[in-house]
This record gives sequence, structure tokens and C-alpha cells, in this order.
Amino acid sequence: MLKPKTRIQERNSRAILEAGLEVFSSHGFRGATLDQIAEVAGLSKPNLLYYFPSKDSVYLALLEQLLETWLDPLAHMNPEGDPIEEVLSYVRRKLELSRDFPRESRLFANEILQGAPRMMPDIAGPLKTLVDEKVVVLTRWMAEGRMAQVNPVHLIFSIWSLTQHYADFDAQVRTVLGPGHDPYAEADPFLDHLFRRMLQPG
Amino acid sequence: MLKPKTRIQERNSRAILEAGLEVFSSHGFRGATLDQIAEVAGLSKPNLLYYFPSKDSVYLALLEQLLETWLDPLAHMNPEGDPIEEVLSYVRRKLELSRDFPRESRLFANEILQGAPRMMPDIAGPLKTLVDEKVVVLTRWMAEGRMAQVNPVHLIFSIWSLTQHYADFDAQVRTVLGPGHDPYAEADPFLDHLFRRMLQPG
DNA sequence: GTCTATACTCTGATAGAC
DNA sequence: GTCTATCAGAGTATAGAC
Repeated sequence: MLKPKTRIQERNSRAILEAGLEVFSSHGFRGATLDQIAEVAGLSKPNLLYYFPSKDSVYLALLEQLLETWLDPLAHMNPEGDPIEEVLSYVRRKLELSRDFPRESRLFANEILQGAPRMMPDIAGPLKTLVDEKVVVLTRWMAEGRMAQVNPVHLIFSIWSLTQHYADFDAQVRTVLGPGHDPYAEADPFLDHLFRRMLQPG
Repeated sequence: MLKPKTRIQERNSRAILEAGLEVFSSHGFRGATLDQIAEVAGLSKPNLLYYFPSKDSVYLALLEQLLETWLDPLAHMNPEGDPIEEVLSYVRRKLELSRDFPRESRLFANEILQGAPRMMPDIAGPLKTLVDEKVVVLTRWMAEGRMAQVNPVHLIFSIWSLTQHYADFDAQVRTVLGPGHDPYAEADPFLDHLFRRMLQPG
């Protein structure tokens, strides 16, 4: 990516990333074309390639800026807080992320579905490290009898799965619910009940 | 697809569908190429196109045969059975499906992620009909006080989400767990605990 | 039924004028 | 910085020999 110096560079770089997110998230890496991205960004294809040297570089720039946002809610789970409330607010933040950034969620889902060809280092690195760290905290909470004993890694998987489902399978969710439903507004109390019941000690 | 008459046609048709499943599920529709599919099937590309007239037709044949398998476990939830045990065995069957047919799960996930361009009729039709039917059963069970009152559609979503996660996000699951883990063997008791706790009446 | 050869289109990327 | 023109390669599909 061109280091933005002028206002016009700043604006075009942003437009390309925004368009790339739109197109990559709904068609996958291979399914997306530079023609589409350029059109959505309101630029010509050669002009797009003036800002980013290749299709790959647009995609990688998107993945890069995605990871931090994605890990942030888990990173903020406070080891000194109340165990169940900490998990519940993690769930809520993750659900809000799905609601507010569904395209980012689908971009990520697409990448993992294909076996994470370009993101594996991040998953085996920062992501795994953060999970390992939080597993220690969850395990302590369970040992102290402050939440039910469940497999802590799978607890984290269940949070990812249940919240991301609303963004990733949006088409199915909305069709099955039918018109006049707000999936996220309904999911919030449902997930609250689910995790509260599951994690209640004893 | 060519109606299989001879033994050789039967064998080649199967090989193409098997190869198509392999390639489409790991690269998506656009990401898959006929060259790859033909190679995996052990045929030349023109020979593949002798059996199926187009790339689309291979993909559609796969989606078609997928839906029934996919809905089967939900269809078998027995309205006359014990509510919580019925839900739990549905969860178990769905998890087994993810374990035994992960490629089918990823094929489905890919299609929905892209907005279900070719599967929307099936989702708005047979799938929604079946869900509506089972929602009636779940609602009755809840009204009879035989399971906790939760949003029944979201209960079904949660089952789909939690079980399919292990197939669709396999790359991430295995990386985060690290070596020496059997994701499905660990998920089974975890999900049993989760749904038992959530659905316990009172 | 299967293969070689090939037509034709799409797509990522570059050259070079302005 | 942006555009027109264009290339090279990949990819779907067809023609026609055997």
C-alpha cells in the first residue's frame, strides 16, 4: 500500500480498502475481481493498482487491520472482575462486533473456511497466545468455584461460534426468521440466558 | 448430469461429484477450477464436461444432494419423545454430521456466506418449513414446562452454529487446541453440558 | 467414451500518453 | 495521478479425430 501523504491518497486508499472489504467478504478471495473492487471504489483498475501493487496486497492489508479489532474484546476480559459477568460482557461485545462489522466477520470466516492459507501465522501466533492466556484465567475461576467446570477452550469456541453465526450466516438467519425480526436484538437475551445457565456454579 | 446407465458412467459420475466436493468445499465456487476437479477425479477436463455440461451443473448437483442429509437430523426430532433428550440427541447427531462430513458442511457454509445465491429457494422453502414445524413442537414443550423458555428459533440456530463450527472452522480449532486433541471428542460432553444446563426447566 | 487441439472470455498486471 | 490500450495467463467450454 502507498503510504498516504496527500489528502487524495488518503481518500483513495480508504476507498479501495472499503471496496475490497465489500467485495472480498461477499465473494471470497478468488471470487473477487479487481474490476469489481475498482468499480465499487470509483476508480479505474490501473489506478487501483497504482495504490496497491496487487490483488493480494489489498487482501492482506484488510486481514492485517482485522486481527486487532477481532481480538480486542477477548483481550479486555478482566482477570480481576466477576467471572460470569466478565464472560457475559465478552459475549455482548462480540455480538456487537458481529452486528456492527458483519463484512469483517465474513472476510475472516472465508479465510478460515479455506484453511486460513494467509492467516495461519496469526492464528498460530497472537490468537493462540491470547487464548492460552485467557484459558489460564478461566481455569482459575473454575478452580475457585466461581463458575461451572467446563472445557475453557471450547467455552471460547462456543462464544465465537454463537456470535459470529449471526454475521456469517446472515442470509440464512434472516430468511428463517422471516421479516420483521431483529436477529441481534433477539440473540442478546438468548445468549445471556444460555451462558448464565451454563456457567452458574454448582 | 448424465443419467448413469453403464458401470463406467456410474463410476465416473461418482468420481466427479467426489472430486467436486473436495475442491468446491475448500476453495468456494469461484475459487474451484475444472482443471483441479478433473485432476482429482482422474479424468481429462473435456471428459468431465462430457458427464456434466458445465461447472455450475457439478456444483448444483452437489448442493441438491446435500440438503436432505443436512435436514435429516432435525427432521428426526421426535415430538413424542422426552424434550431435553430429543434436543440433546439432535445436537449429537448434528455434531456427528460435522465430524463425518466436514466437506459438506464447508460447502454449505461457503454458499451461505456468499448470500446463498443458488440455495436461497431451498432455504426459504424446505428448510424454513421444517424449522417452523419444529418451532411449534419446541414451543409446546416449553409451554408444558418440560424445558426452559428460550427463543426456539435461536435455540435451533445455536445448535447449528455450535456443531458446524467444528467443521467450518476446523483450521482454527485444531491450531488453537494444539496437537494431541480430538476436537469432536471434547466437544461432545461440552455441548451436552451446555444444552442440558440451558434447557433445564425452572 | 475419451482424447488433442483450440476458441473465446475473463482477469491480473504493465506500458506509456497526458 | 489518472487514463487508454494492451499483454499474458488462466479458465470454461467446444470441435472433431479416434
